[in-house]
Amino acid sequence: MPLESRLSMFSQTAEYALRAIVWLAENQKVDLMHGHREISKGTKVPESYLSKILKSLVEADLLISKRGAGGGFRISRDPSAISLLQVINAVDPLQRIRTCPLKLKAHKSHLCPVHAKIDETLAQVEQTLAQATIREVLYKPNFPKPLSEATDQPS
Amino acid sequence: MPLESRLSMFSQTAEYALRAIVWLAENQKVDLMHGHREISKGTKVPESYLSKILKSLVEADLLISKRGAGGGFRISRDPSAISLLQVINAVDPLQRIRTCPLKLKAHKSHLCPVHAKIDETLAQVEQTLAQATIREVLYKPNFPKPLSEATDQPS
DNA sequence: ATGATAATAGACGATTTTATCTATTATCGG
DNA sequence: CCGATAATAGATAAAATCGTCTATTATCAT
Repeated sequence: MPLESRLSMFSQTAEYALRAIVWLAENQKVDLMHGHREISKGTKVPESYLSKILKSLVEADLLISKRGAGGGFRISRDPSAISLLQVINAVDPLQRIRTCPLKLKAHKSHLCPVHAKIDETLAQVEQTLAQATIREVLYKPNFPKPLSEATDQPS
Repeated sequence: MPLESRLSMFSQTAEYALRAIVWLAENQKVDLMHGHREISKGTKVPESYLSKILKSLVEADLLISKRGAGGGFRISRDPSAISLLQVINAVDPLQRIRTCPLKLKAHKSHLCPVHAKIDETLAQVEQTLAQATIREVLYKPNFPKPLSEATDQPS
């Protein structure tokens, strides 16, 4: 029996960040900003925790924020110019294995086969996520609408 | 700036389990069992935590254990018949996304593109790790010896 | 049988990740 | 300028993961 288990290999924080970006991409309107409360409702991400995540996304230049009345958040550029990897890296960077986890000196320049294999897997993930854009994961015919109860099933 | 970061996408526990299995595969001798203390020394996994991990591996039938004097652990079958995925799943199962994380009813049968993409990535990882065997990550010419300070560099 | 050895089981503690709450700073409308 | 709004910053709390410790049970050698 496993000791315990995580939701997936990706952190909860990364999942939340993706939802927020996708929601903003789906709901963008010119010159309109969205408050964190509104985004929280649309994504089911806890309100206060979302604030911190949005801040990270602003710091990574994926979002623009503005304070005060009429302020809020909006996506900083076209969804086709943002990759899933960028979003994940903004909040919880995907860590490649660069040095031997056991700190063995002999493995400094060259990982042993165990860690090389694991890192190869990480590299695959990195590449897949770098190639996938937010644009791609928005609304698609015959898929459920992202983050929404509305369906779009083939008839 | 990220809030915090994990070592990699894989848990510390999974890394420890792999080290333990690999060490046992490298050091197996007929009818000789290895104590958790010895394995801990060879893998730099904390002694008491290792005990729990070894127990999980026994429960998954990847290791055989025997109590008492002369007892210890040994690998249950040939390293070519154990995949990295089996080891990881024994301690910290790789979770695919089967149902909508937001619990949206409309996404029950069909994940939305966001979660479909993430799950596609998880599926890739699952396949890569299922195809990689412990045998493959043992000693290889021109690689450092797993878990050891000894090198084997090309001359 | 008895003592030594070593895995098993489970309580407990520390650290990291996730989440909440309060105070502060910036921006807008009047 | 003044009050309302909303992001920013940071302290605090809750939960999960990682790690330690002690007691128990099984096995071997004498």
